[in-house]
Amino acid sequence: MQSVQGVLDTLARRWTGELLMAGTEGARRFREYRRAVPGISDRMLTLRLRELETLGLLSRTVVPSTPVQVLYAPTKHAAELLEAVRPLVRWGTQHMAKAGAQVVAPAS
Amino acid sequence: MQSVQGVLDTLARRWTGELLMAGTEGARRFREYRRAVPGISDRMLTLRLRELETLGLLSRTVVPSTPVQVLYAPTKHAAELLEAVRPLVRWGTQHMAKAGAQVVAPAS
DNA sequence: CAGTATCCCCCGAGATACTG
DNA sequence: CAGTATCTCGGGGGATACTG
Repeated sequence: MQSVQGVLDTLARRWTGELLMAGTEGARRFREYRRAVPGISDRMLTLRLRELETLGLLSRTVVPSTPVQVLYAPTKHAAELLEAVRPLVRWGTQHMAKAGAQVVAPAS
Repeated sequence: MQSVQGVLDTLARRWTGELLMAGTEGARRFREYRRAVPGISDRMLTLRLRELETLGLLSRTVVPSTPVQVLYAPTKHAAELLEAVRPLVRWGTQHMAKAGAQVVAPAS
């Protein structure tokens, strides 16, 4: 169980899950992630993207155009992680709602 | 993804995973959990056990002997949750170590 | 045995302003 | 556009002492 604590800590932190999803759903640039995740601040976005990069879940590529572009892309690891999380998502969907777990209110 | 945030938040909090494991590994009474999870304080143990009970992951039974006994038992939900976490554990075992994720140092 | 009750501290995250 | 730099606040969790 200790071996997942790191993943868990990371995934559970605010914004991380949403960012990962945003990535798989087509977000690539900084502002695309920001648009995809309503409410996140530039600071948190930067922090999370860096963390995900460090964990090997996102790749970061700087395109030296003017203005500069930075492209983020989910790695294979991220895809595998998302797969690994699936059963947990199913479990959550089936059991947590009725247990009174607070589901984050949709923005819209 | 929002549907798992609750699970994730819970599982990621300190002690929770270890307590769940302790339960499946035979811990039943308050002090058995305390022994099984080195370093946890009475306060945190109480808090976590209550949370897990609220989430429907542990049942709590008071046996009115002298002194009183309180028995905790993982529910079916907990067993299902543990199953659902498996793939994630595998993913973590395979990928996190080398990513520099801090694995909690084993007590012994 | 199985908890409560306090007090305290640190860190995660928000707000705001600024920059190459 | 894609970030940094500060400041602040709240609450999660530790330490310690006490109790039915």
